[in-house]
Amino acid sequence: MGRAGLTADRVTLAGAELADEAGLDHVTMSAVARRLGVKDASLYAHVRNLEDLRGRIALLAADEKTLRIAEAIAGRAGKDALVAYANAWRQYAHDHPGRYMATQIPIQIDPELVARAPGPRRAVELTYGMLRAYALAEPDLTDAVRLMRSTLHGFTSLEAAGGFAHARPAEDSWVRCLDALHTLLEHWPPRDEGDPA
Amino acid sequence: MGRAGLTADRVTLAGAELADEAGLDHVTMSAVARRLGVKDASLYAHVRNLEDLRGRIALLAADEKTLRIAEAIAGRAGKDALVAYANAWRQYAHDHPGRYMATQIPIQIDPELVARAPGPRRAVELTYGMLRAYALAEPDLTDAVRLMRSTLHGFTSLEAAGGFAHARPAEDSWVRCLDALHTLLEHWPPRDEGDPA
DNA sequence: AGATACAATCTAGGGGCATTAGGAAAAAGC
DNA sequence: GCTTTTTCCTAATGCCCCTAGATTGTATCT
Repeated sequence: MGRAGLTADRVTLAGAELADEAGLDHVTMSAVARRLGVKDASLYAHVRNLEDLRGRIALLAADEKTLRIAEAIAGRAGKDALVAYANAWRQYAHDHPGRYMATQIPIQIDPELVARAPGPRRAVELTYGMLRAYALAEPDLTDAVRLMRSTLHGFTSLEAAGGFAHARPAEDSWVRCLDALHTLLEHWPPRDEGDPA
Repeated sequence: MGRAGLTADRVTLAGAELADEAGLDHVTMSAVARRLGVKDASLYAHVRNLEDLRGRIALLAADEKTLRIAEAIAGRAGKDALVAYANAWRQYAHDHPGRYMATQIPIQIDPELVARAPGPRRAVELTYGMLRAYALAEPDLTDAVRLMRSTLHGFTSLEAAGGFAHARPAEDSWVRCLDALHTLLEHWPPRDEGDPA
């Protein structure tokens, strides 16, 4: 019997592919081992356990998504950048539904692994950078970043879960929501409390 | 041995409680049976299988969340209603993290069961009703509803997953995001394509 | 009340998955 | 070539999902 040449990365990739094809909860040690032509126990030399594997898939997805966004917004600014950013986000969720869902699980990932992965950190930096065109000062900038990420994540997440009935194409609503976000960022409300009715 | 007096609803409730206490993926047939002082096999007289149980938990959560929102916005209008709606949403997610997460799973619920549950349908109606104060015409109204739901779901979801680093309190960002949504709804961008730069 | 029908729960068992421990075999180092 | 390390395997344990068939409690009918 030859050797399979497994590594943590190859196991993670197999798990990610399985997640996209069959759904995240079909990502089991057994299924991943089968896909790699290996016995389940063999995986434990490369991955601590199932939870660890799912965490690695989540980090892989974060890295990939960040990379796509970075490429998409390179050389763009303003609304162009906003739309490119958002479309790259949504497209990644469509192309890799299982990996994307992996990023949603309440995180309990090996901190050392997280430190090594550039994805999550860079994602936030990219968002800040992209929004800098709108000239928001802290803490408004942070709030805008969070609103932005919330809306994009919420939309793609609801869309994936079938949350939008088929009355109006989700695509159309998406475009309009981006218009709305752009408008909002250009007219971010002032922080004062007592605005006279 | 006396009888346990199980019903589908009691099984669902036990599952929901377990989801909130221990996390959705600790909701297993065995665990629910243990909590009810019953053997696992006994549950199958009331619930088709584990997937069915999770679907029922999701519907229960949808109903409960909708009810809370309905109570919160009763008698309110405009920004008052918006804030009450959003806070009720977020509060439900905080109070019942497991149930809330159950509503996120890609739905594969018994259609007959869904038809019987008022929650999901009513939730959409409530949102439309609340936004009617902003005088949006279709299809903008639908897009606004979707943006609204996306943002609220995305925020609570990211918050629950620990997506917001602790730099700025999530609570503060939440309040500002609601301000922003209100502003946006009052100044919803027109549908025209060619807006001159 | 006694017999009967119905439903709820249990016992028993098959099959899958996660995980650990220890052995064999391939690759790498000396 | 021999030793060491790494990779992968076999074996075994325990939990979990789910089905089938027996059993027992409750309601109904006469």
